[in-house]
Amino acid sequence: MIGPVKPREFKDQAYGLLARAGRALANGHRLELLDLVEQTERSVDELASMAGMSVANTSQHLQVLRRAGLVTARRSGTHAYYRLGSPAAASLWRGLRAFGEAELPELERIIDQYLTDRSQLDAIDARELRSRLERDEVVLIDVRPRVEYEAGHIPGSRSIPIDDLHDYIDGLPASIEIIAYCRGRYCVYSDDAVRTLREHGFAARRFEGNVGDWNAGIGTEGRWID
Amino acid sequence: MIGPVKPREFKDQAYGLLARAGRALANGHRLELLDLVEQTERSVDELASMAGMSVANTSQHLQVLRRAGLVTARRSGTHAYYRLGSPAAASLWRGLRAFGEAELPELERIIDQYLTDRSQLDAIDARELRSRLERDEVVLIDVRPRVEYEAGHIPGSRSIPIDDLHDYIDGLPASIEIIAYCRGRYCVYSDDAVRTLREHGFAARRFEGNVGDWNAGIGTEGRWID
DNA sequence: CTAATATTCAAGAGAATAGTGGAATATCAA
DNA sequence: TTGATATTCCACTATTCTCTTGAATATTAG
Repeated sequence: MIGPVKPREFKDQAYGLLARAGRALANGHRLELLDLVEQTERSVDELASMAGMSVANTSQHLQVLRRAGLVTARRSGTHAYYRLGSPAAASLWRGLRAFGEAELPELERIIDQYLTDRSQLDAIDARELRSRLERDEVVLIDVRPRVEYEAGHIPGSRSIPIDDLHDYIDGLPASIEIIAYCRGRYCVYSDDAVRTLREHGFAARRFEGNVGDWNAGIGTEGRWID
Repeated sequence: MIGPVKPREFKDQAYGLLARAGRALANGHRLELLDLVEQTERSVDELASMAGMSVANTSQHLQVLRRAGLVTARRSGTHAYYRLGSPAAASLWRGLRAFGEAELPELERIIDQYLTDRSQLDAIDARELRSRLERDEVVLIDVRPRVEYEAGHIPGSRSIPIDDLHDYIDGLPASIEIIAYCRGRYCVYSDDAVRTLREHGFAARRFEGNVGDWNAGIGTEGRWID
């Protein structure tokens, strides 16, 4: 009925291995690092300064993530560049985030407290955005830094980094709605963009998802990003 | 540009909260408990004996899972019944499992080592099963204990608990293929069923997914959800 | 070669976690 | 009430994790 290994032993090994992956998700700093490398690959000191921690500590956490298979590293010269390891890793991270937003009311409270007036900048959901994009009823702008756009973006979007928004603002259409997106829910770039655009008389809304969410949603229909 | 809370503070809080959920996934026993309550709700001592650990320890781990929002508890008389907490929790757990199977070669090795001759009992994938079920080309049997079937099963499946297989075997059709499924990849009920059925001259195969995978995978393709 | 930069490694203090055994609590039955 | 059962709480030890500091390694520039 059963193989050469005792059932209990087998289960302990199998679940223990999965738990090693779980343990990698058990630290806030590591989750922040995951979020940062989800957008584009980054060097250790870049990540360290973005996450506000020491380089040594950052390196250690990155290696925990690497051993767990969640990120991969590439060396180039004196730099080591880390990025998300695989589609499965991206999916797992999105799953954890989705779980938090669905099941942890405290998280919602913290986000709302931080983004005080976000509710005014009403968001467009993925489905509506998709259908209106297809009919060219909206302009979608990606307000993240240029490098992140180049590492992957929502098809049909145009790169307008938040810092350069003023340079581009005259070229935007006043007649149709402008949708801004950035790194996701915890990122405020698109909030700032919408606020600025509205001050200049544009009709603007946010899309709360990011590239990964968009692809994950589109994957079930068999289409992929360019 | 930013609310009343400092960005770093906000991020530490938000990621820290998510990490609390991650920490709940950082222990093999807890993952095994998650797997057990995924099928149907169970009492503490049931879970303790199934997972081979003390009642006190089981209770403690269950409470970690409960505080993390991954399981919910219901009290009835002297018993406390635990089950998976929400669709988001189920999705997260499936995501972790999928990640492990995709990215941890060691896990694959352990599973293969345990289930020595599983490869002979070639599995049917979800897509094929779905289409052949629609055309009534197969009979799908659920070989888990009856209570788990009653708590939820794949539509169109018939409950034949592995222990009662011999009583039912004469009533099964010899002309079309029989597909057996159970709790998922780590469960051997369906292996045993297929082996027994083949010994009796039936054409039989396993389906490696479980109810949750099936429900989550509706509309998508492949073995597991994405 | 040496100097400078980027990253990793190693060791140690302090905090958190896991598991055990026993006590405490709650419900039910007699 | 008393006793039986199921679960949770508590205290304790062993283990693991986190973060800091400082040294070690590797690559590039001069």
